[in-house]
Amino acid sequence: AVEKVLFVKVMTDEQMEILRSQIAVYATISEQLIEMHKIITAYQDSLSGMKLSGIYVDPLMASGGHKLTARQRWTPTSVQLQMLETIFNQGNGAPSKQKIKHITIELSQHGQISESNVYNWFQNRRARSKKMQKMAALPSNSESEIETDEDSPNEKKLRPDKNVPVTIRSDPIYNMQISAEVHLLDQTQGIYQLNGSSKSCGSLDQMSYANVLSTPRLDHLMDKF
Amino acid sequence: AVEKVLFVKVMTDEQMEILRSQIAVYATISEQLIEMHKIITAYQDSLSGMKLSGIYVDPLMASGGHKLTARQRWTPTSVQLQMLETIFNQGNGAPSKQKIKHITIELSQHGQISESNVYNWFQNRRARSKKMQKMAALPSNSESEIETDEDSPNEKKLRPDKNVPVTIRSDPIYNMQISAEVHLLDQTQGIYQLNGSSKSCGSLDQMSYANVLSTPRLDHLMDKF
DNA sequence: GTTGTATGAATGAAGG
DNA sequence: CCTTCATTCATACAAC
Repeated sequence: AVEKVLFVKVMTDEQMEILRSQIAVYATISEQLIEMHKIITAYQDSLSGMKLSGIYVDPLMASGGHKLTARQRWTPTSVQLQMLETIFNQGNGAPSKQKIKHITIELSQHGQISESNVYNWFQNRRARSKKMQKMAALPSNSESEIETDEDSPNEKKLRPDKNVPVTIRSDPIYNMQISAEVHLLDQTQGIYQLNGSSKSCGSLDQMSYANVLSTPRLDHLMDKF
Repeated sequence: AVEKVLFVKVMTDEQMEILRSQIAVYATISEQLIEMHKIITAYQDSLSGMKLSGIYVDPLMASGGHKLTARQRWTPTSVQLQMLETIFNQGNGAPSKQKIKHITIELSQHGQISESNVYNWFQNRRARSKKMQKMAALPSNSESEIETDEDSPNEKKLRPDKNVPVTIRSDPIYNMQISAEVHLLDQTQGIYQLNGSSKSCGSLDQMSYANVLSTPRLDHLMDKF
């Protein structure tokens, strides 16, 4: 056993603890991702009328989540939405006609879309942005007679009035620049630098969600690296 | 140096390599989760008029806590509903902004409410009214107006995704219950830094991100290490 | 706790 | 731009 020591790396308990924590976080996040993916795809599958019954359909429909039941309204795919948001956040106001055309072409790589869709989207997005800003400015708070979920005496659980105490999420910032970049840990660095150093490996587009998520057990993904 | 060995854990190079790979996988997946979350929230999260009072949201959400509520939905109290119906039946169509403001103030005497709630209510009420009328007009005609998405030559028709070759769809299934509980990750502070180096992300990033993660049991995942 | 349904809210599109 | 409407999405709640 003594010889073996020569060929191994060592960690202090503290380092080990840090590592464990980090891994736990990753595990949690990853599980959550998988959950989300399941929920979303299940939902979208149902919308497209797919029977879930034992159909091992191409699991690669992940990236372009969307449905469209053959009715009218256009619905941006997640990729499209992301791109639109990115462009919007680039600051340039109303895109020119030329710009719109270009955007449309770009986005059509990721799903059905037309110029008017793009046009409308920007139009609506601008309006939304403005409204949000206004809302953020003045906290149009009406009544403030909420009772903390502190158990008030004699409070019956069956409220005749549907007056329920509520909490809202504080999500002031609506959206932000979205980066499609995926960072990977540099395989050559030590685990001690786990926390800070990551290296961009460029786009991992090929690795769609489906590819990543189709495995409940993350171990199965190991061979990708 | 010899003594030190007693206080550290050891790993073989192979184990180390496996660990590194696993972590790389987690990192990648986690990045994608964040990506996904951003897209989703950007998509659905918007100007919800839910500026309900009691923004009492503990950013830290003490230990046992979780339950940072997800989307909240206003529910009119019976009194409010009655008043709204009364106003609606008064005939005057879409209330002006001024009118809405006034109504809101009035109704806030009987419970939580915001202007957008009122606005939406009238909007939906009008739609419902119209639909009801239409329904009353032609009694339940066992209409064979089956909307089998017979492909109209009209290219306004939208397709799911050009990249998805064949997706056979039958009749769309309506309504699919999705419950995505929102919890807080409780131990991530200081450890989670995935976004730390991402230059293109807004400041609130991590916060909203944390809101979406839940902390399931990681034990079984931890066991691998 | 599952499923169904009513309805509040989000948003693409149209009209002005 | 702004407002309105149609459609879709999601949630509260009831019925089982």
